[in-house]
Amino acid sequence: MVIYMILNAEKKSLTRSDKRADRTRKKLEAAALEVFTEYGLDATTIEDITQRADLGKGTFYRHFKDKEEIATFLVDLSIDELLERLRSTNKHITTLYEALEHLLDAHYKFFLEEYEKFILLFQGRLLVKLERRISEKMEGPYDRYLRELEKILSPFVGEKIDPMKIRRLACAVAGFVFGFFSFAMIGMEMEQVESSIQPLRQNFVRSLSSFLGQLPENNKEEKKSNNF
Amino acid sequence: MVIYMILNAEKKSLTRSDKRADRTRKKLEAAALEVFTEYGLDATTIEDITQRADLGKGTFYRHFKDKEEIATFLVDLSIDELLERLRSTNKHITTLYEALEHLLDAHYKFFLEEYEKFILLFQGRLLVKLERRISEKMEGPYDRYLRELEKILSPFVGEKIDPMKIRRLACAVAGFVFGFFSFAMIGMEMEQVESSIQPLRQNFVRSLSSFLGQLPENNKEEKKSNNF
DNA sequence: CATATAAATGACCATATAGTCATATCTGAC
DNA sequence: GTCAGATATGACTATATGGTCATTTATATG
Repeated sequence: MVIYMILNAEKKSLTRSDKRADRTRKKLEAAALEVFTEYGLDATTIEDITQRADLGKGTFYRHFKDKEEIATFLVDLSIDELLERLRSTNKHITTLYEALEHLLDAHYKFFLEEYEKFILLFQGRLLVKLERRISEKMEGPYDRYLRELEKILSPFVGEKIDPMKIRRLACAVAGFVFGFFSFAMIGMEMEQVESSIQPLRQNFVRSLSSFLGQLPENNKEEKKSNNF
Repeated sequence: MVIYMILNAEKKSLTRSDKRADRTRKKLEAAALEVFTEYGLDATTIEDITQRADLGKGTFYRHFKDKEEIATFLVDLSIDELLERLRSTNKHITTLYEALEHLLDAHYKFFLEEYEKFILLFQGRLLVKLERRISEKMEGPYDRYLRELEKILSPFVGEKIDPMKIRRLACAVAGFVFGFFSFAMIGMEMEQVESSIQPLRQNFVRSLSSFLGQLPENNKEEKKSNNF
């Protein structure tokens, strides 16, 4: 215990109060993510959050201005995490085919490992275009997301870059990925979704390659396997 | 006026009261569709609806039990309309390529001509898998939708039909189509979306063909045009 | 240990919304 | 024209939720 405190002593010299506040805030974030996923962003009340976090209602307002603030924060956080997955890879990517494969994998793992964040992003995405009384602040994260996709794809599209074209492609990829998972959630059980991804993988990438007008350079591992 | 009444006389002998009630109900439906699209399903209140319809609040409850009932009704109606578009075509469809082309066109026109219904479906869709306090009744329509897609696609997938595979494909197609439009709405202006569809069309269909493991039988109109 | 500061609390108030119902308006039959 | 039945209305009640704040509990300091 003492050791722990010493080790953390130089860690920005957080007082015990600060750490308590941090813990509380984290509890609120975790609880909010849970209930947002369960009830939906709109249907969730502040008390849903504080009850789930096992905290008093007033506590919420010490940490967030209102529901929108915490929702925006979580959407932003989730996008950050997804972008981090999109950016980082150990493999060196040289072809469009590899790039798409990586994109698919990253999204898929995000969907599996951060299911709640996926659902949250899905919800937030919708809200963006509704002329709501609240929330224009949510547009930013999705723009960042689309721009990251553009950045990853553009090196492989060659030719002079028409921003409009790249944007279309990014929308297509994002739509494809998010759309598939979201409909799969309706039409299948979770295990079925999981067992579908592997066989879908090649077709998925091939179809996106085709979408980009480039067929994968005859990779041996599949001829006409068509094993979706 | 008299003529009108005579013409309509045999039309189920609707009394003027009946017609008044029908008109009122239609007004409510139209108003609800509008405000659902603007504010979102959850954020919309009953008074939003009646005000938009220029009717008293109590009137709403003479026609619908609650918000969920009218929402469910509208979702169902919208799915019906989309399915009708998917089913009906003057062209005789013999290849997968044609089938996909038709599917894309039908969805695209629905998106353009019934924008509000598209948004509504998109919202309702989202609600489905949330463990919500309300609404499991909304799941049905989307299941019908997926099943219709399966029905349209299955003749072209050949082989012994594994229902699971067909279901995957339906999810992929639905996800692709809905997903693209939804992200396009974020990333582009409406006119840009419109002007994107035409050039995207071929790539769209080709990519879906590829997704299904079948390439389009070398149609002449495009070699390597790649004009997305 | 005593005192001061920060964090957490939940009772409390104000407001918004769902849903009701007595009343008013419109319609149909005679 | 009049009466009965159907439809529409909006003031009203009950409830739920957002947001506040005086009080309590935990932490820091000397």
